[in-house]
Amino acid sequence: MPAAGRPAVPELPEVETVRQGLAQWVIGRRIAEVRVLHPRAVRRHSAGAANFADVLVGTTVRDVRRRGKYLWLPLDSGDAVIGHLGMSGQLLLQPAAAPDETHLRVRFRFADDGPELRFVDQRTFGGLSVSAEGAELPAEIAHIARDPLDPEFSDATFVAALRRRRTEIKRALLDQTLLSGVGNIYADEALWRARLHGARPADGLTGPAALRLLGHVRDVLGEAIKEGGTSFDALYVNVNGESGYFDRALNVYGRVDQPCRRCGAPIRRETFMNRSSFSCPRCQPRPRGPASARG
DNA sequence: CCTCATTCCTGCGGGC
DNA sequence: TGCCCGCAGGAATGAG
Repeated sequence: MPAAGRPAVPELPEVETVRQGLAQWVIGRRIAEVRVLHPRAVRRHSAGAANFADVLVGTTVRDVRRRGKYLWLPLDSGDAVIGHLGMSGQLLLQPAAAPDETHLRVRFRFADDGPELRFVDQRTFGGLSVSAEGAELPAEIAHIARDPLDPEFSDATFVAALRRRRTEIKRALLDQTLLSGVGNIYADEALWRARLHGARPADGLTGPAALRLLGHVRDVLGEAIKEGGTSFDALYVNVNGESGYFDRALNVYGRVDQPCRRCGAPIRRETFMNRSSFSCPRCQPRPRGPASARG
């Protein structure tokens, strides 16, 4: 279960589930009207909210793609809509008659009788923008690495890059330029499986240890996507982010003071990078000595 | 280039 | 009862 019953933060598995749902419902549809209800939702679109709407009206959605936690929708105009859900974003398909959500930020109406697309985001960490000539891979997200489930992801390149990093392994796992799709929750879960404390120096990992860690990251992401796919028929389930944000089978995240499922030791919570990290004090001992002693 | 702290935002819950 | 504060956290940004 998500920690303390809070809504789940979308990580790669959730974004992939949204991508699949969107693909079913928006490909081939022509955009007839775009309303930006909160300018912050399109703050990354430097030409402004009015331009955002103008360049989209009349275009037809050709595809729905994903890189890490970013989505983009190539259009027949050659542009693409880029989206990130941030902490609390949802992309919903709703009948036009459905009442506006409290945190509705952008509405797309189509030139047909089908449901409208709504971007809803309470905390507005997420957002939408339009990329010119961005059908293949928009320049705005070209710095995002492939995720470990991408067929073109290179294990050897990742392992080499990870072991060159002069930082802690959890920080490296969260770096979307090294590999994408891992957030705080799945980083903790993968580290627990690998029996590694997140504060271990990345350049202290052996090649095989780094490869094992990558394998656990891949397993965690893959299992979550598979689980999301099980409740995946209905429009609402996928795209509405209600049931679509499947319960995660979490071993450490949010489980402070509860027994480790491997050894029974109470899970600890530590503050790291201004956020919480959860780990098992017995399975994942802290590295000895200060990081500054490395060298 | 590399690393890392800061910043954005809102709702919730605990403490007093 | 109500106010205040901490917390949740992805990723752009700029400092060093």
